[in-house]
Order: sequence, then structure tokens, then C-alpha cells
Amino acid sequence: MKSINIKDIARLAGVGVSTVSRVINQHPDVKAETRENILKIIEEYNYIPNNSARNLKRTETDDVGILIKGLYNPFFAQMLGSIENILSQNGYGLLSHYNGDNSASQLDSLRSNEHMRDIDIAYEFIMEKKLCGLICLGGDFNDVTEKDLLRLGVPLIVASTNMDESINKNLYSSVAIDNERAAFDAVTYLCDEGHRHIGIITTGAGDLSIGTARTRGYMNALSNAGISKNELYFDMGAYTFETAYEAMNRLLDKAPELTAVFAISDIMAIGASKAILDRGLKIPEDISVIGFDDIDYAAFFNPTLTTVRQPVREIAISTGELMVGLLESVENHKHVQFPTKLMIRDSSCSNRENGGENK
Amino acid sequence: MKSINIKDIARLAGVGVSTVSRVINQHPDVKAETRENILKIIEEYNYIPNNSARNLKRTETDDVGILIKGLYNPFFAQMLGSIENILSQNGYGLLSHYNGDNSASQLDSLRSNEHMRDIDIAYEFIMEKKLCGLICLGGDFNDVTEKDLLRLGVPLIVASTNMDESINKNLYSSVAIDNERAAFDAVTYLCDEGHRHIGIITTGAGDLSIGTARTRGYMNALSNAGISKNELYFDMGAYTFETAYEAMNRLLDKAPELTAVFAISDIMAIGASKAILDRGLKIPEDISVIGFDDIDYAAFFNPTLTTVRQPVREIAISTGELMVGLLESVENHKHVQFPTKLMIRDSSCSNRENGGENK
DNA sequence: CTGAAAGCGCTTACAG
DNA sequence: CTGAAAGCGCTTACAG
Repeated sequence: MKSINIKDIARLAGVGVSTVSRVINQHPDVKAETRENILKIIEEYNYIPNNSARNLKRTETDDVGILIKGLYNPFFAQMLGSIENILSQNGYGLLSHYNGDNSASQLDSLRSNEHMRDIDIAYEFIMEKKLCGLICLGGDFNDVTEKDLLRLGVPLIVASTNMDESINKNLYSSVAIDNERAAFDAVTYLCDEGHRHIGIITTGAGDLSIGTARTRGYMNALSNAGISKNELYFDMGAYTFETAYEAMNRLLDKAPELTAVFAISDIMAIGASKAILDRGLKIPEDISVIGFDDIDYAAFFNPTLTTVRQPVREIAISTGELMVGLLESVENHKHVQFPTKLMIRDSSCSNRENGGENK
Repeated sequence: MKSINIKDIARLAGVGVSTVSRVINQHPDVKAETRENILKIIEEYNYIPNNSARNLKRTETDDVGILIKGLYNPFFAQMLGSIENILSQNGYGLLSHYNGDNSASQLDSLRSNEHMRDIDIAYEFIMEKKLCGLICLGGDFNDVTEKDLLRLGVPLIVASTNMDESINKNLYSSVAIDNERAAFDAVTYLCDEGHRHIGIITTGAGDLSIGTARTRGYMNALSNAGISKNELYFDMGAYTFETAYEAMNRLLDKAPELTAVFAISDIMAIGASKAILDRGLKIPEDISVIGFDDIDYAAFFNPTLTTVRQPVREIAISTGELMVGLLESVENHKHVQFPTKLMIRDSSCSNRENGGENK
């Protein structure tokens, strides 16, 4: 099953391949008549140019890549649209590439068992599609070197994740919220409400960027409130209802004195809430719950969930505009941090002036 | 910024490019010593072979493609893992490609304004990656011709969507549930409970496969129960909380006599529920709600949601196994339909023997 | 406005 | 076990 190629089209149209190529690539200098005829034949034979060949030959495109890590982040799909709009208004295309947790690159066979780093996948993506810029939504960039960054050869913006702290900040841009600060504020709110026994459900070693920052915020808030750290108040799950449900059950077994729990994502907060309710405990009377993200679901949940909202739309717009600025060399790499907002919904958090010793 | 290529590696290793290629592709006949040396250099220079060149040259791979339409379907991510397992156990790789609603192919510039059909994106994907088989999760295949299918040249399985009815069933496989039947059962349940004024929130013209089938099921259930169709009882939204919320508000304005509503997805059912509750109406006392999908959220929602569950895991396994069978020519194209299960949760549906005239 | 030719970085017979 | 060479399907100077 040999498929039709540019040579066939050229032959059918009675022209050279260069002319067909010009039509495909919308070069202006082709006689209108010739162009029409070629387009007709392309249509008739349903010809689709081979992207591998194009990408191999092309030196650079006007396409920006967006590498999305983790299908489960509900904001990424939303950000995609905003970013695409801004880029296309400025004459750039957007090519997205999803990079699930279990997803292997076409290459994985090479590196024996070891997983490819996100920065390598980024490099491969840029090379393969000849991108002129790259945006990473999420991903783990904690083991990146400056050499890795230089190798990319095009502007890089990381959004909603962190680059290794040791890296020269002039080598990339970032757009994000201050996860540590936001978590600090959320947990401080609980402390201010009188809670002294506050648990946390966080993620494991696989999530070095977001999870650790939020956990750090939790710890700082406690120490700032003069509460000492208690190992029993920590438990872990993935970003799923299920694992958070189990984590909450473990917490309740280990530390029945808890009067509040901070989950580092809403999904986990909802899983935790379910576990609490399933034990016959009441929210917020027995245990207060606070989440992070303000997904649609948070306000629909019963009880509605107190949580941290990030300005998703603004972050996306800022990311798109920064990329355009970088590509047109009117901007240098910079690091933008957006403020978050604590969405207080009383049905999930209550005042506990007595320190929650009423259980 | 010229990146290192196979020729450079060959030169550095003092061998021919063919030998490097053999190492990359894990051909057995390379002396162990030579192989080790080449691998060391590849590692040292962080060489990553150019996929465009590989794909251009390669005639066929052992990779199966999976084309995923619609990021929002919560089951797709889940199915991916099961399918990948089965394929990899049989020596095949899985390459995924997400094809959002707004996503343009690299090619879109060619076809003036008109959007590429999903079948064309499938063809392009197969050609570009030289796939040996393709699975489509979702997508619209209502305007497909037999010629389109023959052109693909590799086995095709469509899952969770429908192919145009007129197409020869020997040209492709399908794995799905009977959406019409499942919707029929759900709405019949409402009729049996005594409801006579049952609204529906469905999707618009952009969703020809799933939405219309479920809407047909709704209509058949009504006519089967001797209830005549009422145009006022129809409204539309996308697969979002928000649009379903608005749709429900319009329904309540147009048809205050409604005692039940069927939403064709849980997301929409939850949006509708919120609209109902926001008006001070009670679920299920004033209005019963029934959804479709049984997403995690359905059981966590308050009130818990009556909905239709599909056997996601079984569907994924069946899809993977069927693909392996087709590739090894031990199976012919077939069409598998899985049963669904109505998850009755009383908190969202109540008996209405009097026909709901109590409002 | 158009065509012939080189070359992008690989893989794959082919010859040794 | 190894290398030289052809060719995958395009794009891009270059020459006209």
C-alpha cells in the first residue's frame, strides 16, 4: 500500500515538485492558474504531505510546542485554548504533546530501563518538530543542568512547575503561583481558626515540584503558629479520590485527635472528605477540610470546599504573551508569579478556638 | 545550533553509520565490544536519534497508535494504561496522540478553513509514525467512506464512538456500549417510577455519535411508555458543568412542570443538579436527576447520582486483545458491544406515581 | 513564475 | 560482524 507523494502530484499536474511544494507551503510566487490546478489534484487524490519528510528537511518553523505532563490536571486543557489564541494572533502555531506518567517516548528502548527525563522529551520534541519555542505545563525539571537548557536552542517557559533552583534564571522563563506561600496561607487560616492538630495529605516522591512546595508551606505555617511537627499527621496519596480516601483513613487511625486536614489538591480533599463522612464524622464540626486548586467540583461538592484558587486564565495569557515577546526578541527571560486567592467556604472549615479537644 | 547526528557518532566511535544504526535498533549481530563502545559515546554526547528521519525511512513499525478525541472524557486516560499493558505484553508499542476539539493538525493550513476529519488525522498519524494498527477513542466517523478505510492500510478499532452505519463492517472493528439501549433503560426507569414530564439535556450538532444515540434512547423510552414528545423538554449544552447549569435553568423556565431530567453525562447531570438546588428546589423531591458515565464524582456528589456505568476496564482489555488478534491475523474484524449497568442511587431519583402534578 | 538537484538523518538491502 | 551506498519524501537555494 504505497501512498501518493509529492512526485506523483507533480507528474499528475505536469509541473515540477518545487512548484507543488510552493503551493503546499503557500508561497506567493506561483501563477494563480497553476496553483488552482495543483490544489484540485491534491484534493482529488486526497494527498497529505508526509510530515516526517517535511520536518526532516525544514530548518525552523513558526510552531511553538506545548508539552503537557499529567492528563489529570484539570487546568491544562483550559490553558491550552488561551495560549493557542494568543500565539495564532501573532502568526505562530501550537503543537501539543501529552506526556502521561506512564507514557514512553518512541525512543525509550534506547535508554535501558531508566525513564527519559522531561527535559530530554522536550529536546526530542523540539528537534522532531523543529519548534521555535517550547512551553512546558507541569513536569519535573529538578535534575536539569544548564547544558540541557542550552541544548534546547529555543526559548523555554515552564508553567505550573519549578525548575531546579541552581539553574541560571536567564536561561528560561517561568510562570507560576507561589505554591509554598499559598499553602502557608491556607494552613495559617486553619491555625487562626484555632486548630492545633492539622493533618496533611500530600503526594509522594514522584511529584517533586508542586507537592513538596505545598508541604513546605504547611510546615512553615505550623511552625509560624508555634505548633510542632508531628510525623503521624503526614500521609500520602496520588492525585486521585481513591488514594486520598485511603490516606485519610490511615490518618484517622494514626491520629484520631486531628481536627483539620489540608489536602494538596481538591481531588484529594474530596476523597478525604468522603472518608471522614463514611466514618460518621461531620465536616466541619468534627474535622475541617481544606483543598487546593478550586476545580469546578469544589463549589459543587457538599459540603462546598474551602480551597486555593489560582488565576488560570491570567497565567495562560501571560504565558502566551511572554512566548511571543521572547520569539520577537522584545523581551528577555523572566519569572512571573501570580497571586492566589483562598476561597473560604464555611461549610468545610469551622472555628476551633478550644483546640479541638472536644472529641 | 546544529545537533549531533548518527554520522558524528559513527565518526567518534570509528565505525560506519550502519553499525551505529544497528546498535540503536538493537539488532543482534554487533560485536559486544563494539556495541558497548558505541553506547558509551551515545550516552556521553546525549545523542537522540532523529525521529523524523527514522519514520521517513522505516517501512513499518511494531507500534500501534491510539488517537484520543476529547480530553474531557475521564475514561480515556484510564483505558490507555490497560491497552498499553496488553500490547506491550505482546511485543507492540503504543503511541498516543491527543486530538482536542480545537486542535489543528500540523497540516491544517492546507485545507482552507474546513476542519480536517478525524479519519484524515488518523491517516496522517499512521503514515507519519508508520503504525501497524490504530485505535480511536472517541471521534466522529460519520462522514467516512469505504475508500477512507481502505486507504488506512492497517487494522482500525473504534472504541466509544460509532462508525457511519453504511460502512461495510468487515473494514473495521468496534468496541462499545449500546448507548441507545442504555439511555432507554435509564429513562424507562424514570417512567416506571411514575414520571411523565421528563426533560433531557443533551449535546449539540458537534457530537453526532454519543449524543444522538443517547437522545434516541430517551425518545424511544418515552414513546414506549406512551408519553408524547415535547420540544420544550429538550435543551443542549457541552460536556461541562457550566453549560449544563445554564441548560437546566432554561428548561426550568420553559417547562416548570418537569419532575425529572436525564442528562447524557454525569458532568452535565451535576451542573443541572446545581441549577435545581440553586433555585431552592429539592432533589429528588421536586425533580429527579439521572446521569450517564458513573464518573468517580457521581458517588461522591451530594445527593449521590443515579447514573449508567460502563465496564471501562473490560472495554479496554477487549480493545487491546482484539488489536493483537488482528495484527497476528488470528482474528477478523468484529464488533463487540458491552452491557451497561444502571447505578440506582435513591438520593437522586424518587417515585412519582401521581405524575408529578404536586408542584 | 518554474524546474533540476542537493541534502535533511536515518534504515536497509547488498557485498564483503 | 561490518561498511558504502541508495533512497525515504520533502524543502530550499540556485539557475533560468
